[in-house]
Amino acid sequence: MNPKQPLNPPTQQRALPGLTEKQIARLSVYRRLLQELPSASRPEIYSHDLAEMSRNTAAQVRRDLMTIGFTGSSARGYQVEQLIAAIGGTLDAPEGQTAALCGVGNLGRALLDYFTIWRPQLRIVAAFDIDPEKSGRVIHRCRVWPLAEMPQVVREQGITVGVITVPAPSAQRVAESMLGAGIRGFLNFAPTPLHLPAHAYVEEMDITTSMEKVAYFARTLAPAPVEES
Amino acid sequence: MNPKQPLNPPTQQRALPGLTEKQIARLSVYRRLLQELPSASRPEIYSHDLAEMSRNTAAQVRRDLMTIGFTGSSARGYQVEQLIAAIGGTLDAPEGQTAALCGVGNLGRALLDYFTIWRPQLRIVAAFDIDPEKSGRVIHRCRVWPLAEMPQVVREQGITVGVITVPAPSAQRVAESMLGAGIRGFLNFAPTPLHLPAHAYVEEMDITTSMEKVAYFARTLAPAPVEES
DNA sequence: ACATGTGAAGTTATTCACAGCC
DNA sequence: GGCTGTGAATAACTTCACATGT
Repeated sequence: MNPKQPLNPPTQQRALPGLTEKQIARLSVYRRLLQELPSASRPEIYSHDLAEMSRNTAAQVRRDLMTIGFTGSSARGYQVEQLIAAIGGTLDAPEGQTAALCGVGNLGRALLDYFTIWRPQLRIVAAFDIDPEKSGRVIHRCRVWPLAEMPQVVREQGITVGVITVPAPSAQRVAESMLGAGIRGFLNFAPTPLHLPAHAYVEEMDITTSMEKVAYFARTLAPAPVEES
Repeated sequence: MNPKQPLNPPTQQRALPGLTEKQIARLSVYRRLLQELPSASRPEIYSHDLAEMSRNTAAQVRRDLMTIGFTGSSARGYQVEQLIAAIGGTLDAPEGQTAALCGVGNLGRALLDYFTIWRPQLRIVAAFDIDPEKSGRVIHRCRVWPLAEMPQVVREQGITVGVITVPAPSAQRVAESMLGAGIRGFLNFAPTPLHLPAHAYVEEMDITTSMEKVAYFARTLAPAPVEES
């Protein structure tokens, strides 16, 4: 629902025809899987292999690669190294991109840890918390600042991505403040939808809802086929 | 990709026509928003209000409620209390449902905390970790067991939902073991897709991919309209 | 007047299936 | 023979728009 528009708006100078959320998500997964391939393995890969690894169909993989203009060779598949680079060409900002995290509670700390070892193209470079006890400290290599200083730090460092791990009642306020400081994309872990203008992008990471989905389908899905030999 | 089938398979005796993943997700959000409504507010709500709160359209909300057979009254909207109950009738297991978490690292602990105060219909009742240091302890009200005892505990307690927060290389193995013990639905935080048979449901919570999506759209989305007065 | 319920239309996403190539 | 690239077909999802109800 967020990008209600075709999501290929007048995208400044960027060439690629606006990819959709799902395409970007799949490309991200493809890249990660390719990077984890044992270096001893074949330098090419088939669409159906990548499909199986990513729980997709081969046709879907081929179409995704088509949309980023990457082309393989008949009967030999796709060059892994080149494909990784091509996906990077789409996903990564050439200049690099930095993120800020607001809310250094349990979840915030866990995420800082999660992202410590991270590709240089996209790093969390600052964390913020309203609790003065927490600021000044360095958690998982990331310095924690008082929330009040967030706007300056974000502006000075040109941070464009925000991770929200504050309690639900503060989420909207914090997000608006981050937006005002120049942040354009939000990863929201607070269990409440953010209301931001259309020129901001919000990805809801709604753990509660995901848990309820899993519970529902755990009950509802067809049971295992009875195995009679 | 997961439910490739229409997702309304021969669902045992359950009556509701198999709802889709998206519908379930939205219903979960609706319920949460309704529950958070100040008790002083009007006892009815309009589709367009719920739509605005959940970042949806009014038509979408009405259609979702239609699919669970809930009906409002013209010109007055939907009864909030009844609607909460109706969504519960779809989402909640009447008998209740329990979950197990594997991998008591930073993220696992944060999630245990997140779910501590939780509706009785769906609780994490046991955590498991391979590190013997961690077992026996109680973290956020939840007892931690050695991973080796997971199958017995899961079977004895009839746990059907699994949360996976182990490192990526162990995720597949742990998931298979949980499946063998009777778990049917998985919430996977490990950054690698799980390969499980069709009678299991897997929800991937791919934080890395979400972060890359946000970064991409933060760059790509149309900029704020220039404000000239 | 204004809201719901819903068939029909529209849009987006996925899969099919096959021509062309190694 | 087996794989890629892709138009065409299909399926899934969302929105429109209006009859109906209060």
